[in-house]
Amino acid sequence: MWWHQHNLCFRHPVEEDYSSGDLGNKVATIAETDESAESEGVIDSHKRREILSRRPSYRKILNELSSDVPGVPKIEEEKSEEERTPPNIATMAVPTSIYQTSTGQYIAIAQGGAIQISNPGSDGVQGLQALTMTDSGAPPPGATIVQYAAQSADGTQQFFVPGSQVLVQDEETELAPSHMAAATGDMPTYQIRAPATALPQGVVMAASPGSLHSPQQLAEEATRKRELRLMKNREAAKECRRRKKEYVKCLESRVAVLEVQNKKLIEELETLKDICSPKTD
DNA sequence: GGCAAGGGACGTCACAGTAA
DNA sequence: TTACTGTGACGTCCCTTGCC
Repeated sequence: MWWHQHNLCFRHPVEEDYSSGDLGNKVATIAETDESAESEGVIDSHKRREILSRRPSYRKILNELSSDVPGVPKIEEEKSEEERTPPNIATMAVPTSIYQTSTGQYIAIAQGGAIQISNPGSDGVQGLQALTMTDSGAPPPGATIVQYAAQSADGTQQFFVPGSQVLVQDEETELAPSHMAAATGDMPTYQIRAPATALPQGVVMAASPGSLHSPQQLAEEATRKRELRLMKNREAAKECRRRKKEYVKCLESRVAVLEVQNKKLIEELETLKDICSPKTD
């Protein structure tokens, strides 16, 4: 996913390049839905959904399965951290969001407010170094020194990233175009700004809900909510697919185990038959 | 090399289930 | 009741493979 504004792009590095086809895709989907609302195809589709959507989740199925069969592993509630994080930052604060600037720097926002910034390594986020927004004292050895201004003149919190950019935590939602804003609910707003400029140049990564009165603000809020919902659903779909794959793998391994078990039982049966049956020469 | 088929992965929508 | 979550369905993109 890329968010463009001026010369700045953020990208979640673990994601594929979400091509511009998404918009066309969306339009096509909506168009088709509208066009064929009365068609029989939709009715069939609805019937199918009625049947299929009543299935419990993969997590539930597999966990029930695993409670019956000790050998079947449970699907964890959360992904293991190794899956979530690049290998070279395993010993540091675990980032929940990783973004990449157009200059190749990585910015990871971890749980608890820790921000990690890295210069581009040979692969992924190698060389990531931690900046923690806490009062915990000295930074860890080898950490990139990032200047932090708790409150600047324009009422924002700023992180001066070595290079030429500033990571800004804003107090109010900025006027970024809605399609560029990745709204994340109550999360604080972060922007990348050129340090000398007064106007925000970066991408609003999250918008904080304020008092909304005008229709424009309401529209922006609706857009923000929609963006948030889409983003969450995107992540949910990824997680769902991951669980589905895991579920299928578990079923396959269970099939393998049961086949071996079946084979053993057949052999045992044959042995018992040989023992019990009278030999006729 | 060009092309079509197949498959994997993705984003989005719709909707049922669940938690608050 | 409402907001949120999980998942099937669908359309699209991209890559691989086999055929010509």
